[in-house]
Amino acid sequence: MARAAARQGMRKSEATRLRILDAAARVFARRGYADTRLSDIAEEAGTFAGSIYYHFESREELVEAVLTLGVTGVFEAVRTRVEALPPGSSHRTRLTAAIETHLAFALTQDPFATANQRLFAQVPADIRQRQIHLHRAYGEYWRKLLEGARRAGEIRRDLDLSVLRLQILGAVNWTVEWYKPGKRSIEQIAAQLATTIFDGIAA
Amino acid sequence: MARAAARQGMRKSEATRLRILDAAARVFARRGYADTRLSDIAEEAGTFAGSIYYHFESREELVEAVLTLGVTGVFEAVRTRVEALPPGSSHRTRLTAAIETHLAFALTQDPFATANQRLFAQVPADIRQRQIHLHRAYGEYWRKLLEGARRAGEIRRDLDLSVLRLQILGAVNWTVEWYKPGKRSIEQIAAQLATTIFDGIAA
DNA sequence: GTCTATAAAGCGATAGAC
DNA sequence: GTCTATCGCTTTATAGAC
Repeated sequence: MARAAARQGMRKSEATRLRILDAAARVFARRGYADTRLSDIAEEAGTFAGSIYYHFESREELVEAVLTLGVTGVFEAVRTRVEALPPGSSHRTRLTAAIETHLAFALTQDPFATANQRLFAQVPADIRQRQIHLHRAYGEYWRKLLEGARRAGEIRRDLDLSVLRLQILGAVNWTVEWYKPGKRSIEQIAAQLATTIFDGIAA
Repeated sequence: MARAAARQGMRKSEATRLRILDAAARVFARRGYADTRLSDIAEEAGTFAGSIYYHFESREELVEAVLTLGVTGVFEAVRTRVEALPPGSSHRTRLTAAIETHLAFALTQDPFATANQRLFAQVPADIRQRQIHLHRAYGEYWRKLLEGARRAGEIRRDLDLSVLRLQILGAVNWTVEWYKPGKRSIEQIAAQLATTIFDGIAA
């Protein structure tokens, strides 16, 4: 189910706005930024390009709304999952849970997350600029996860944590460019990512 | 020096064509696909948008030429470097060299490589389709590197090599989105990537 | 071969009917 | 609130002068 789709008992206009947002997230996730027209989004939403302007000021506003919901959704999901772990869980368990949740969200559960992942590197610099604080906040969360693990002695002391964080998120984010449902489960992919990140690939 | 810039003793038209190609690679690498106009490229090349059409049929042809030079250039550089290693070098050495070379090329040495990395996920599906065989060939090369390492007993037998390959290339490719010259050297980043991939991050 | 002018097309955005 | 018609800008692409 799409994240914006809780439409019970709301004004008609609000419901339509969310329908357009959902449609935009799906189309952007599928075709990327440059190859998506307002008419594509309208068609996916069962309306017309001109009608979108009753709900959104511009194409940019629509894109930015999708990006914002994407990054905040993943952030919330990851934090919720990590905080729900039994107290005293190892940092390895915490990091593995974060990787799994981020991956599941980005790959199958949320078109906003997928769209955000694909689009963030594609949109013009001014749009990216207005989104950067949200990405930084999420990055900060990961930095704390990694710092916690290091303080607890669960990861090596000789690593640059910024590079490590970008390395992990790079590998995780790149999956949206190649993952096709069916062949491998998300859990399998997440498990291999987690084990190779912690234990390496050397025999 | 840009890869297409060997202009000694060639026809004027050929030289201009290469000047436009270099300019296109730099602008695409900097601004991405959606945010780059032919007029931007023309300006970078010291000419005019209309003049580009004497050398290229269309914007698409220009983009595709940049993408092709990008991926083939990295492929050649990596293969050359790996093959230049002393015979009997360990597979770890070979993989580390491949990571280093790919990274150096993508981050600083070649705007075509940078552009290819950034643009491949951004261009419309039909363009990507026409490039996919080149990417597959490069992916095949990595697959063989990893298979060789596994056969030699240098990496674990329980890993899905496709996921591993995409994980490594994902982490490496993502660097073009965050790397800024100055703070850390390419060698430092490559070294940390290689050591964490092989040995993991666990203390 | 390169420049200037302009045509042609696509698409975001607006206006007004309903 | 939504639809249809259309405007106007942007950008690719072409034509023709030099």
